[in-house]
Amino acid sequence: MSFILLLDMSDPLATLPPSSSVGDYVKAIWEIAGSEAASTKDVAARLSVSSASVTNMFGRLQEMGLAEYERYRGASLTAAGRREALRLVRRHRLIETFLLEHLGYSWQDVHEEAERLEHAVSDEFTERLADMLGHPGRDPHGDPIPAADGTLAVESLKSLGETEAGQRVLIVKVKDDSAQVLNYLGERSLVPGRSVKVREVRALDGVVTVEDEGGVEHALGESLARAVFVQSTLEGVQDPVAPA
Amino acid sequence: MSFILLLDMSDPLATLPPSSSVGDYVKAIWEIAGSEAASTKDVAARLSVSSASVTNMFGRLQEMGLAEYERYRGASLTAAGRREALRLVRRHRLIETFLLEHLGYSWQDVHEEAERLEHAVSDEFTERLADMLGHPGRDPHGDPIPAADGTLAVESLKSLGETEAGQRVLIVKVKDDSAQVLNYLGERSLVPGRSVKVREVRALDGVVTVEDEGGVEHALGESLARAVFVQSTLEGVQDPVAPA
DNA sequence: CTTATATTTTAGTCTTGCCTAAACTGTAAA
DNA sequence: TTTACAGTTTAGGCAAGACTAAAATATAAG
Ligand SMILES: [Mn+2]
Ligand SMILES: [Mn+2]
Ligand SMILES: [Mn+2]
Ligand SMILES: [Mn+2]
Repeated sequence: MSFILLLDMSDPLATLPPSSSVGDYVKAIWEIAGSEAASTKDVAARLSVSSASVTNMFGRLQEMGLAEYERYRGASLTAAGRREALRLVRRHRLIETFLLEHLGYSWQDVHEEAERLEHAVSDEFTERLADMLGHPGRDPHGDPIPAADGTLAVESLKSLGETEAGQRVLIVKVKDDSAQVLNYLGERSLVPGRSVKVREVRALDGVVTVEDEGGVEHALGESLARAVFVQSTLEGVQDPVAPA
Repeated sequence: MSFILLLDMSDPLATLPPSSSVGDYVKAIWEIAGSEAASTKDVAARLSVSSASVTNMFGRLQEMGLAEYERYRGASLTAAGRREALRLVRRHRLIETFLLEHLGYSWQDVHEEAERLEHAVSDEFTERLADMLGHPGRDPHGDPIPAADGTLAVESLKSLGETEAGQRVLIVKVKDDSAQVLNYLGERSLVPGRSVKVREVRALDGVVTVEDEGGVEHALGESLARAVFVQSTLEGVQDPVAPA
């Protein structure tokens, strides 16, 4: 007696997890446009690939059911695509937190490493890591970490540029990819979890001057002030992580 | 005034790290044959790919300077190939150690996860991890971890099958890829770091009976006995890691 | 010395993911 | 309403890495 076992390995999508390329494209669309349509150009710029490559991938994402794509009109994520994006973002931010808290990385270096690792770890690994980290709510940059079920709280924070002199505020998030910017702010401990007092918000040139917990004053140019997001100290602290 | 910057990105080896495929092939050759030549068939079996794919990769490895390849005669690693293999093995074993000690994985599950992660982590990550782990000498299965400089101590251990009744020995290493085997031994705490007393080595069928630290006896069949490597309890303990 | 068999290689394809160059489209300004 | 141009798509290629089927080779057995 003999058997022939026929497995249909011809459908690469059904079971297999998306490749790292596919994942990065989906994540890029999510980061650029959320639920809206992301343009070919923007995705190309973010991923450092040619526009032609993006057009090609938009078509494939549609095949895979991860995005809807209309020629000349960009691609927007389907529910499945959003789910996949959030899964990667959760991994990415948990990994960043681990790198900073347990391996001694500085917060400007965690992103690059996480960008690769997010595609290599399993769901098992991710949840065990979350456990080990005590289920943090935010990553080192203050970005909220999506829950395991794909939930992500919407948040409306104001930037330092939108505050007024006299207010005491808590730094919640720093939104900037540049290592120089992160390094500058990190060295001065202007990081999530710290609170500062707003001394001056100068309309003329957008410079915001703040006084840190040690009484030291820092003058931040418009772009810097727009990258630092805060909340009133009165509101509850939403699990800030303290980078180096 | 303008400049045109010409980068020769046409040489993919010079700077770029080997792909995970290339890495796995190099590692397979090392694991199968060490410094000798590994056959097409053996590598194909270990990596679950066709022989034709292996022949193709052998040629590429030679192009890359990672292996020497002679038709019909298999491939052997060059110094560069050995270096690359050891680099991956170091990562793999450190990652396994981390998974077991810090994420609560069981020792039969660590291999699969490490097999993917070894290609995604940076040297930076690897050395920081080694630091965090306290520079362990062995992984959860008792395999020695290559040093950062590519050094790996040669070792000559005997298996349980080669011991004699009456000896008290320390389990140093368990050489078996099967999850069932690892699970069986793990549940009985017959793992690296534990010591046992050899009760009987039966020539007839190769069954070895040992008494563990709690006085419980275990009869191990020939294949199991050949998978468990030990050293005399009198010799120095070489940094054993204790799996679950 | 021949032959059978296991192993290996060759030949021909396929998919993924990237590229450049050329053609096309949508839209905002003239 | 035409036009210019930024943005997009198409066309054509390429490299990595896998596969199957067919041909070639080494070697062990007769
Ligand atoms: Mn990524
Ligand atoms: Mn982040
Ligand atoms: Mn691997
Ligand atoms: Mn191991």
